Amino acid sequence: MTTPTNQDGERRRGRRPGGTDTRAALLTAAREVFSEQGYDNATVRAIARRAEVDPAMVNHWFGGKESLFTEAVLELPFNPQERIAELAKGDLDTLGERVVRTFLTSWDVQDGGIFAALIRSVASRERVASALKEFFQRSVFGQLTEVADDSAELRANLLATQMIGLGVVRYVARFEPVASAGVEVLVKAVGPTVQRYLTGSID
Amino acid sequence: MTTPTNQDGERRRGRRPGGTDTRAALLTAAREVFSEQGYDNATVRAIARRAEVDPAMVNHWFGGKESLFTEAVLELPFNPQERIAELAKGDLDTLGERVVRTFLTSWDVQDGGIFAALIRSVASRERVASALKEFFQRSVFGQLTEVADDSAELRANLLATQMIGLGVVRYVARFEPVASAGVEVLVKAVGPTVQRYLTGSID
DNA sequence: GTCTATACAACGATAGAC
DNA sequence: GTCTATCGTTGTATAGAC
Repeated sequence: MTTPTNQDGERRRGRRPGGTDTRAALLTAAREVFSEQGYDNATVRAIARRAEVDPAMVNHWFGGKESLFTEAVLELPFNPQERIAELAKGDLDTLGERVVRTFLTSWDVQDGGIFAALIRSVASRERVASALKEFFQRSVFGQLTEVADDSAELRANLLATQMIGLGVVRYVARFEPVASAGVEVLVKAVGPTVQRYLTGSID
Repeated sequence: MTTPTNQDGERRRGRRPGGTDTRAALLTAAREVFSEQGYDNATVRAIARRAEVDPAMVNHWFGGKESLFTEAVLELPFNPQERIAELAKGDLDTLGERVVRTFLTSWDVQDGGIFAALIRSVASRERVASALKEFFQRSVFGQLTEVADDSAELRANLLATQMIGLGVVRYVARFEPVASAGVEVLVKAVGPTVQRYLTGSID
């Protein structure tokens, strides 16, 4: 790596002077751009331009567009991408049960309040709603069906219907007995549905 | 006793003098009491007392508490109870598909806006939200599983997860392809899930 | 006279107190 | 278990509108 410093018009390479917080600047810029443009339309370059840093900084600090979105907008206590990656490692025959188990243990924290807040955002007409929807459709539900050759999008949508519905009933509407049921009871009950949506016959 | 009495202390029987609108008075009173007390806690007697009429008038004008709630609070373009009664008539082996078909054809009107509005009410902290939740848990989802001897409540909740999730994805989040899919495609895909939740093995 | 909106009593179910 | 209170609902007689 060469580190020549020319003072005439070109940006200086290498580490910026102390005192600037690139990471925080990216988070602020990301929240603005995502809420203005939605998830798909927002570009990493536009976010970097708004933060007045190099686009490569997004990868350096957050590992990519998806993770930046997760950290800046969702502010979840877990990383969806990491959990999905874990799921993809296991046996395909037990994927349905594992999806339900991971879903419940992920959202069961804070009495389901985080999921409830998310649903309220999507249900209302907030600016972030479309960004949220795009992110979940593409990067969460879509991720698990990318192996499926045909009707992958339909499978992803069907998965979404069951998981979102489960979350709404347990965390938002709080119907009993599902609201207080143990995780494994719901894994047994809902797992086969998810398994079929992901790998079974749907027509 | 807050019922109106004449000079002798007896209530006048028979048709009231012209100009009184018992039906409208009940509707107004019902909206107030349901939003204050929720669905279960609100009593027909309390609503009638508020409207200053006899409790039997609820049955005469609306056919019962459920129908009064439907007309006063939900203001739907269809009657949930009637649709459910239709479903109960048919073959138990095809109940899953028929539930999905009836659900979709009922809410597909007005581009799903009525369902979306309902979800927004439940998600927000409106006063009517708890009444809505109680009504749907007891009188809609619960109605279809009252034949099941054991775990009827769990089955009703599971049914709710799938149907609410389907509605949220199709009418609120509007994920594609489910948002634009034909009814029969979704009947084939989701019907088996509902059938299992209603009549199959869930543990 | 006919129709019907009304009032009142009573029934079966259910939940809570004791 | 028993008792009590209250619920939603039903049956029926009647008063007033037509």
